[in-house]
Amino acid sequence: MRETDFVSGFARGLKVIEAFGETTPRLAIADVAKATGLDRATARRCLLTLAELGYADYDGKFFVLTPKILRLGHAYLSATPLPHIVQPFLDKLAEEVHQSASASVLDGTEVVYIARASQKRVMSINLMPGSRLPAYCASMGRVLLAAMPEDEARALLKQTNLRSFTPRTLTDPAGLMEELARVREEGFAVIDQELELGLCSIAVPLENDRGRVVAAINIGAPAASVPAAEMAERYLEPLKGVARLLKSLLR
Amino acid sequence: MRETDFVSGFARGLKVIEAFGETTPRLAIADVAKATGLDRATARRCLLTLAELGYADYDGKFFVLTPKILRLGHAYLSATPLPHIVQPFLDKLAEEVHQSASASVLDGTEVVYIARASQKRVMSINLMPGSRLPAYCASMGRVLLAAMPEDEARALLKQTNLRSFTPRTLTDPAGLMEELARVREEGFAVIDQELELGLCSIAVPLENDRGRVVAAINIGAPAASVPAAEMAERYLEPLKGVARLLKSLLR
DNA sequence: CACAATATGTGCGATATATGAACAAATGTC
DNA sequence: GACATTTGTTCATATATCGCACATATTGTG
Repeated sequence: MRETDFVSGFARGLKVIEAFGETTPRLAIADVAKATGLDRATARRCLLTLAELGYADYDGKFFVLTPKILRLGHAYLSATPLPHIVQPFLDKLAEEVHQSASASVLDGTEVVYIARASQKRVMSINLMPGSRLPAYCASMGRVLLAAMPEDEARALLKQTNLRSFTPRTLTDPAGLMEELARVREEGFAVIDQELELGLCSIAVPLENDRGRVVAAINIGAPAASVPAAEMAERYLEPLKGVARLLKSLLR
Repeated sequence: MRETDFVSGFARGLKVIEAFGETTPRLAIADVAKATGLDRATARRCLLTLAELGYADYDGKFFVLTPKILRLGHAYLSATPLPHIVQPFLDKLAEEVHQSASASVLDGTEVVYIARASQKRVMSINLMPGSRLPAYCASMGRVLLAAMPEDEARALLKQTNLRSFTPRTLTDPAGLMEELARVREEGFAVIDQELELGLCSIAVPLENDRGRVVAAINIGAPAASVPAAEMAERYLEPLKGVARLLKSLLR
């Protein structure tokens, strides 16, 4: 790609949108400049553009994103067949096993939820399509990492901030690579309270009709009612069943 | 705002993202140019920029959005307190009444789902945060339209493409305004299969601590098991209860 | 209340981008 | 397989944006 095929104003604007996050819902011009590394004047122009287009509100001091921004992410969710195809299967699965079921794909070092059927909530955080979790300590993340070439997985782990969410979180790269090998071998991953105490989950890969892994699906359950040791016994077959059914539907 | 405070390259890029939709997941350069009204050269530059940044994939012919795009919408969902505050209440509500419960806000002529707790599915379409429905024929839409000044509501209806989704869809502007008056009076809206045959829903407004309507919540149920006439009887109090609890939590 | 510190607004030269036409390549049609 | 049509790419140039430096406004503090 030639240099002139890149619209840096657009790239800068996207950076500005991403500056808004959980802990930073209201941002002043200088905040955005700091967060994005853009010049203040540039950040200001981008923010005013967002406001002008209705993607943000501006009270003269702070900018806040408006729901119009959701049109952008929704462009993906509604344009991509995967979420639509998977959702009804998740619904049925969740109802059968009386636990939440989700589907996700990888974006960099994170898994991104693309569909979800939730039963009563066990996690403290609220997951929905678009939500992100670090791949290394999520069951679907393990499955997706295991599906890629070893050196790529290793490279991704290297970029990841491997922190301990609970005392059980596996953060050692070598240990993680071993675990990935096991997941690749056995065809599923179980997470025992590595992300949040009291929460277990099990995931399997979703292959398309040509055998390529395109996503992962999982079931989450409270550790109190379903010990990690029982996860596979109870939920592996239902998950595998859904994966089998979906294989011919995905490309 | 001065003219130079507008980054048109950014605005053009956002238009390009929105060109992707349910029926158009894969777009060639010329498609995007047509959909956005941009010059082909400009559309190409925006698309290549998206690809370069990892927001889109390009196979030399077609562009497809990647899950990275979800970061943008997620910036809103995670940055805005409302979805987080409301979600646990919806979860509890949905479990209590054994029906799906949702929250939404208005964006132009559409309601945008910002949180949802789904029980077994009754609708043919799959709703999730970010999903959109025309306001005029959705229960939450009626409530939100009723909350605004009459002439603004009338203006919005004028901009809306008032089509009949089912034989029961109310599409007459005068009739709709009357209905809005009724909703304003009674404090809730019931939709009887106007959007989809077999589906009823009831919605109430969500006020913040200063009495401003900031969102709406609803419950949807299959018409077969819950006739429209019973919707209010069964679900109005639970909805009102949630609205009361949330009032002091919202600003 | 005055001063410092921080944040926002603005004009301008240098630089980057959009435009539309012209060309090349691919695709569809008969 | 030749023609018509659509699509993608390139280029020169007119135009718009960037980032800097300075001006102004707001906020916090002793």
